[in-house]
Amino acid sequence: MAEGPAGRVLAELRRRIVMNEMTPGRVLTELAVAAALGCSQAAVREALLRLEGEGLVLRAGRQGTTVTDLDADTAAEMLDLRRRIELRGARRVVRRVVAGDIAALEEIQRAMEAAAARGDDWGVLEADMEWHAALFRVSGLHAMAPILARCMLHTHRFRLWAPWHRRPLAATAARHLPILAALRAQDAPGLARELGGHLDTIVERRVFAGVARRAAADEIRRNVA
Amino acid sequence: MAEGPAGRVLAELRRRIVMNEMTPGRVLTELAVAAALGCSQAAVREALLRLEGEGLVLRAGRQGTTVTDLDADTAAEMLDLRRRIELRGARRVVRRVVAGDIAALEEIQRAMEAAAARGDDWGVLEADMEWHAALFRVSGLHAMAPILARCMLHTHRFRLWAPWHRRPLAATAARHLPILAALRAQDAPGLARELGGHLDTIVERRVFAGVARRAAADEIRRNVA
DNA sequence: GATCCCTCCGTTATCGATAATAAATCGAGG
DNA sequence: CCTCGATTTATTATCGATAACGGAGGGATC
Repeated sequence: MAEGPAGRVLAELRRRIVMNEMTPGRVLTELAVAAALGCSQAAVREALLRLEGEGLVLRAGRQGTTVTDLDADTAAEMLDLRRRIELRGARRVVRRVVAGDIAALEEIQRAMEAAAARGDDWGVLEADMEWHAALFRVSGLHAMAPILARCMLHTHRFRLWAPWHRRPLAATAARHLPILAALRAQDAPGLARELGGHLDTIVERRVFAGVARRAAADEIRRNVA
Repeated sequence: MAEGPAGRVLAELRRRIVMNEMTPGRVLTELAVAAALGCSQAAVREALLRLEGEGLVLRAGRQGTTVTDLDADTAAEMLDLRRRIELRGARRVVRRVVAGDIAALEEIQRAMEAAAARGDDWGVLEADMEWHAALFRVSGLHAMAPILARCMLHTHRFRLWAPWHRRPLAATAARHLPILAALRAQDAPGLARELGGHLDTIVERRVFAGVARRAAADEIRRNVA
């Protein structure tokens, strides 16, 4: 690690936003963040530029930088997109996978379990995203990886935003094992089945419905008032 | 316009990369670009950071920034992704479109035709992407717009990379008209049909096959040598 | 009383200089 | 002649200062 100021700021802000410690609409001024995290404006600037590229903040020129909004419709689309990207990637993965790839996945898997063991939610999440990224990398579709990363960030952010949807950490880590098994066997239909099932458990459909219902209720309340 | 140095540099580099004036693997050093375009390193830095967010360059820390590679497989995936995003967006668009949206699209359409009339390839391309972005914006899925933008950039870049695939400019502009007509009529199936057909004409399937064949031939030649 | 303009203030945007780092080069030793 | 290590060099990363910009608020005018 030891990524230098810019990397630290990026990681820290990303964590806070995805973990919903910073709520949508929150305004971030470059100098304030620089003071808070002990670095120069330039480092914060770079971090914010990258966060904008990930869709977590919106930079409005000289009117400041705000944390982006969340809504169930977009989250549902993001998850669908993610499904599609990963499942299509998986078809290529089984044809290209080599032993080293599987070893790398097992390594990340161990890191994920370690994070789960010490109750480090964010650590689990980071490892999970890295795991999926590593799996997808095998497909060779490098230019699509950042899109997948973006979808993952947003689906997780939404998942954590719906607080009644939290799941035990260890269970999350265990869900990768059948996928790895199918990969080792180069079993394409099995991989697709396991991966698809896994993705379905990230955010269940009823959660989208629940959030949509809530949003509608809020809307009505606002119109009455 | 008058976007300041950073915006100018961004637009210029983006144009050169998408138009394939800068080929994959080309190395861009911040100070060299700054000198060439007459601005400071910081402005170039910001532009390169954004270009990385668009997937057009790859920043490798202190080893320089290189223009990303192109391959037919990824381009095909990108186009498929684009299709999917736009078609799903279109279903929402018909339910939400208002007169102002159509007026905005017509405005962009005019700009596109003007660019075509003066033989400004890049102008046509920019207007085309803006048109599709404006159409998609009506869907309200704001967080997905940058992903769509990215897919558009890459599909066009690939299209221009396959030189035998150039099409007359005016024809490109005209292809939006039936889509607009369906939109005005709030005809969902018609919109999907026209939009889908339009997207199919961007890069035809045989082009992907042609590029793949070429790449394979190159590979063989390289192995022989 | 409302409207317009103008100044002030907070914020980003830009710059030039410096520090840090990795690749390339050159030289010495085996 | 090859290999390893020190040195040079090219490049990014970071910083602090300043310029440019947009909005908010106060004051004058109709």
